[in-house]
Amino acid sequence: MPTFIRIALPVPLRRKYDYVLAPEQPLPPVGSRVRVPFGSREMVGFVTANDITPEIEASQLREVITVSDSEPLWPEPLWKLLLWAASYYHHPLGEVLVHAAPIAIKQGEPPNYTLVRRYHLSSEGEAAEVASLQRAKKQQQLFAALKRGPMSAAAIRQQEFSSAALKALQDKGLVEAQDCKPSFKPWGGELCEQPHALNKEQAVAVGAILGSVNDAKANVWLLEGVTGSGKTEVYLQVMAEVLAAGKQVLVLVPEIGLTPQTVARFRNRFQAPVVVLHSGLSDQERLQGWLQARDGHAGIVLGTRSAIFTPMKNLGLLILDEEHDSSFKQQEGFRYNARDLAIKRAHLEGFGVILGSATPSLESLANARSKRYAHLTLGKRAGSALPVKSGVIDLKSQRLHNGLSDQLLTVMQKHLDAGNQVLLFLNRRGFASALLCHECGWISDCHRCQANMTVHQQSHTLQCHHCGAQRRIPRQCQSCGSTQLITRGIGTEQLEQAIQERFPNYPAIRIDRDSTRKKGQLEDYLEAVARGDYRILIGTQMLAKGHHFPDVTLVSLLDVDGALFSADFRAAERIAQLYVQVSGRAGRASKKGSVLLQTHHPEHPLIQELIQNGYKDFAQSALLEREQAMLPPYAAMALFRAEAIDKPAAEALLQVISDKLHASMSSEIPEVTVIGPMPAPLARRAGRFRYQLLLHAAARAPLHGLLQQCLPELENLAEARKARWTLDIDPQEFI
DNA sequence: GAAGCATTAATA
DNA sequence: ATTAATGCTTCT
Repeated sequence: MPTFIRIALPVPLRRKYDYVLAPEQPLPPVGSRVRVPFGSREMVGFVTANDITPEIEASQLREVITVSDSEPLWPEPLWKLLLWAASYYHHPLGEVLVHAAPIAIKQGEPPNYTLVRRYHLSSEGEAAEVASLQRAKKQQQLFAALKRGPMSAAAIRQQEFSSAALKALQDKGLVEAQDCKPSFKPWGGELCEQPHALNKEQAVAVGAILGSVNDAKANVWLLEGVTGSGKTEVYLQVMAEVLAAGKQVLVLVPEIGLTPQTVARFRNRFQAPVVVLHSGLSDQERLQGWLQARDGHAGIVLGTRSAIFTPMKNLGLLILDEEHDSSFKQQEGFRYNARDLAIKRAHLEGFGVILGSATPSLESLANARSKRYAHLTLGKRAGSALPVKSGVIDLKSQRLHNGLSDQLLTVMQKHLDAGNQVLLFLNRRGFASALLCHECGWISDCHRCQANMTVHQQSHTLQCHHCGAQRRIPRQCQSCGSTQLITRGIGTEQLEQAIQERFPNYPAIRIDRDSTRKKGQLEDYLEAVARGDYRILIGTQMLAKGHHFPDVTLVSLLDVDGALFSADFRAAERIAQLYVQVSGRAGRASKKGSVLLQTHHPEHPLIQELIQNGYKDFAQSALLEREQAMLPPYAAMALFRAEAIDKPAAEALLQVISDKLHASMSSEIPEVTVIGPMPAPLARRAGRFRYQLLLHAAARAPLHGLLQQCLPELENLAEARKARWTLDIDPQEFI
């Protein structure tokens, strides 16, 4: 009787495929890989079941080409997490699995360590005396060292033996090379440096976490610590205990750009080996790190979003830093949220989680409030750092000089004259947000998107920030031929120019995606800023994260009005987080920092709450608002998006989906509200029309039940031929 | 009538 | 996603 297996393939199909094993092939366990024929090509698939009765007639099944693994690729609980993620995000399992595995694994390569070359004495060498090499001092030293035990090529290089000496010994037949599996040292919780002294708040936090961190339970701590309050020291001291118990630590950060300092702090503190998983690694390097994590050779694993899928032999603690950061949510393809998966994984594997942030997400705060998470607060800046002073500048009926009010200019002058640095924050790159005709009102719009093209004076182009289209800045209006073209909306390029004219004695630098395109440029600029080469910093979102500028004493957000009245209900939360994060860039020790916010709406409740009472109070009222409006975290959402070249096709597809959803609901009391289809906020992008359909429910269960029920039917809709749909569970952004 | 491009169907 | 099969247009 032949054996049949069921596999998930890395294709956007939710269907599984059955294959037959040849008699001599070993039975591949669930979670291992097989190479199979698929259509006219070969693919690597993942075994999801190996004792099945095929869905179709056995004679129609094709044969497995090779069984790639004898073991599952993922430990049992992580495999469960992957299955759960595929079902929760309603994403094809095959695609979830390839996303979770290193590239070398998706190509079917065996999960092996790369061999290291080791040198040892030959039998002849064992017999020889050290003294016999009296005439070759270098060779003698190396020979003596090898007599004490075999050495790797790296160790030989590290001890400054020459390759010539090694070669000579090999030629004499005294030393032989052998390629073998790398050996890893066992590690524990030994420290390389003394832990720093904790202030009272830190000590309370560390104490609270240590009380149960090694309980092998899914305890979650929300560590709310203002910038500079010493969150990292709390992490380090908790990590020390976990490592000492022989367990591993996984650390997730939003962006790998922020990791070098973090890695350095880990390496300085702990003897346990640190593995960093980031996009700059080669496929092989990534696989090596993955293996070391899986087999327990790495004590600490540090990575971004996708590192949540790293198998760990004995995971004891997961730290997710800057937990509010939106980059933990993948925004395309498999749209998972690493923060939410971290919590789920903790429940499956039994380990503690620390969510850290100066500005926790409303989701996490709600969980803290309902006691699902323990809430710990670090409210004081460590050391002698002073709190920043906040202020609002009312722009109403004020004269603006390239986006800067008189009031701001005066304050800037004061700070600059006092020898300090000033940071101006404007989240709009380019020279101006649009070009328009003074005579007929024509606007520089993108041909492929429903958006203006941005004026980039430096490159003499108009650019579309949505599809990347570029063209030269026209001299004349494309509609009426007038030469009276004017710009609208100030971007960082223009701001830099204006600032330089206004403060000719204080060098200014612009830091945005355009000015830091080249590799290493950002680092160079940051160094120059730290040296004091520049006095005025002009930047976009890029500057809000991570980097610290001790000599900056004034930070100003030049234009936040857009976010105050955004259609996206999360805009207020994001601007509040940005404001606090940006404020955190300023001042330290003896220098008191100020933050000034320019707005036309100083009376806006969000601004009032934030400026006068801080993030905590803002979050409290924002949560209340969300609760009253029945928005997340007090409701569940899912979003269907559709795109098509043909506008009606996109809308029609979502209309059909909407109808199918309605048909599946009990008509009496519909538990799920279906809103739309409606045009997406950016109704056309890169030549495609975009629509969306929002699903809203008071709880997750009915929403997921409905989707579960309807998705198979939506797989092969006739309407989906001309338009393409995607589903986003717990959407973060509505664009 | 063949070549070239777009659309559709199928993948076990 | 990828590819093979099919349909449709265009050009020689």
